[in-house]
Amino acid sequence: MPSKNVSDLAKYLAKIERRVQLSPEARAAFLAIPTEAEDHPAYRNIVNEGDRPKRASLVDHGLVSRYKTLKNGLRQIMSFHIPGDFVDLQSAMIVVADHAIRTHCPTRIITVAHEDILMLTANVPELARAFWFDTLVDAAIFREWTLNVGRRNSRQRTAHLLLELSALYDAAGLVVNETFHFPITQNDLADALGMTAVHLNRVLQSMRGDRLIRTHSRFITIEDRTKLTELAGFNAGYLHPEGPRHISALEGHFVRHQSRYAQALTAAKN
Amino acid sequence: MPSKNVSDLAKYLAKIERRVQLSPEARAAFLAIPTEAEDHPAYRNIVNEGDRPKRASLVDHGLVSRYKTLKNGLRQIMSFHIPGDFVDLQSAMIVVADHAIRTHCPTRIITVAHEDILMLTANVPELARAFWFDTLVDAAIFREWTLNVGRRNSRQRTAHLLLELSALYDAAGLVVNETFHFPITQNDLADALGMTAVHLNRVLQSMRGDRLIRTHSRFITIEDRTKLTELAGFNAGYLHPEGPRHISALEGHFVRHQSRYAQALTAAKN
DNA sequence: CGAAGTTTTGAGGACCTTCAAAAGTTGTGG
DNA sequence: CCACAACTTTTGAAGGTCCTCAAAACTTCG
Repeated sequence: MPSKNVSDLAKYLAKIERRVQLSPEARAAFLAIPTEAEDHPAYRNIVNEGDRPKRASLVDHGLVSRYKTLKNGLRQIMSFHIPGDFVDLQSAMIVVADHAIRTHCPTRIITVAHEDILMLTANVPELARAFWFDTLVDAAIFREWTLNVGRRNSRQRTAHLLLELSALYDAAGLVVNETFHFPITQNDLADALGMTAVHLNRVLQSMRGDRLIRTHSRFITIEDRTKLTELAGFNAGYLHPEGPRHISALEGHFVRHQSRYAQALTAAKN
Repeated sequence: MPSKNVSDLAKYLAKIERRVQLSPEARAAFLAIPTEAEDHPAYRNIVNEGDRPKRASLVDHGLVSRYKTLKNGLRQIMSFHIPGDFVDLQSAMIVVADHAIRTHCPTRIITVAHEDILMLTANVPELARAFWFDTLVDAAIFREWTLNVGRRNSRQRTAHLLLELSALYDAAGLVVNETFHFPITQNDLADALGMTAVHLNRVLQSMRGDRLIRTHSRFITIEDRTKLTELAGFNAGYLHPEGPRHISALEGHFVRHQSRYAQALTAAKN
C-alpha cells in the first residue's frame, strides 16, 4: 500500500536534527523526497544478501535487523534498527547487499529511491554531511560490536547490548521508567550476541536474579543502571551524541586557503 | 619531518581510481591538498581513544591497526591498514576518536587537515562520493569481522582473516606468488581474531600442517587457496570490488524529476 | 482449547583459556 | 661478530566458559 505522505520522513529528520541543525532549505529539500510505505509482518526479509535494491529503507515503527548467515546455518545479527532509523542508507552507494535485512515484528517500512538520495547528496552539502555522518555512526557501532563479541564475556556482552539499546531507544524518546519495548526472542538476541539461546537464557536469569534487569513479555527494564554500566564497561561515546564536526570553522579555512584551491575547485565544478 | 610532496597522496588516489574514474578536475583538486609526512617507529600510538585529532592519516608504507581496550586490559583490533589506506578518513566528521590507532612496524604516515577534506567534500561531489564509499567499505569490513568473531570457530576465523588480508594486499599490488609481508606478532593477530595467542599458535600450526598456509618471519603464503577459501567460507563480495553506484543513471532521474526538486534545490544552494 | 513457538532445565562434552616454562628468534652494544 | 637481553613462538597440563542435545514447562494466538 504505497503512500506519499511527506511526514513519512519526519522521524528520520528529527534524528538528524538531534545532532545538527539543518537550514530550512535543506530540510525542505529532504522532505521533498517521494516516499512509499509498506507494512510487513514479523520475520519478513526486506533485503537478501546479494540483492541489488533500488530503494533504501527507513523504519517507521517496528523492529528490523541486519544479519549474515554462514553455510552451516549459523547467523550473526550485526545491527538492530528502531523507529526513525535509516536502515540501509548505505545501499544508495553500495550496489550489492552484503547482508540481509528482516523484520522481527509487524513493521512499517518507508522506502526512498537511491537516485533521490544521491541527487540530494550531490546538490545539498548539508544533507551529504548528515547522511555521511549517519553511516559513520553505524560503522562506530559495528566496531563496538566486534569488541563486544570478540573480547567481552557473555555477561558483559549481554549487559553492553542492553545498554546500547536503552541509549538508542531513549534518544528516540521511547524509554519510560527505564523500560522499552524490544520485541525479540532470546533466539534472535543470542544471534546478535554471538552465543547460543540456551546460554543467553542462563545469563538473563542470572542478571534478573542480581536485580540488574527485568523482562516482561517483550519489554526490558534496566533495574540497576549503575551496576549494569559497571558490568558492561559501557560508555556511550561511540554513539557520538556530540554530532558531526561543525562546519563553521571551515569557512575561515576556506577564505584563508582559497587561492590554493580556487583553480582546482572552479575546474571541478564544471 | 614535514614534507609537501604532492605524490604523498598518489597511493590513495590510485586506490580510489581502482573503483571509480575521477575527472581530471577532481583529481587535481584532491592532489592540491597540503600533506605532511611523519615516520613512526613500531608500536607507536598515532591516535588515542578520546583524542580530538585535527588531521586524518594515510598509510604510505608500514602497517597500522585500529583497536579498543577494555578496562581489564583485553584488546580488540578492529581493522588493519596497509599502504594506500586512509586510516581514519572518518575523523574528518567524527570529532572524538572512539578507538586508538597504532603502528605495528616502522611506518610512514601522511596526514591531511580535516578542513581540507571537508572543503573538498562540500565542493567536489565526485570526491564526496569517493570518500563516502571508502568509509562504507570500512563499515562492511567491520560487519564481516563481527560475523567472524561472533560465529566462526577459531580455524575458520583465522582462515577468513588471512584471505581478507590477501585480497587487500593483492588489490594494492603487494602480493607476489601468493605471498605478502604482514609484519605482525601472533599476539596482535590474536587480538584481531578475538582469541588468545596460545590458541592462535596451535591453529596456525595445524593450518601449516595441513599445507593451507606457510609463514616465514613476517611473510604469509597462501599455499592452498581453494581449501582455505572453503574452510573460511570466504567470499570477497563484502569488500565491494565493484565500486560505488555509477552516477550516470542519476542524470536521467534528475532531468525527469527536476520540477519537483527545482525549488528546494535552488533554495538550498544559497 | 489445541497447536506452535518460546523459555527454561539438565547433563555431558568440546573448544578455547589460563598459567607457566622452554625453545627459538631478533636486535643491540661492546 | 659474538654475547646477551628482550621478545616471540611453542609446548604442556588443567580447567572454565560456553555449546550440544533433548525434553519439559510456559506463553501466545488463532
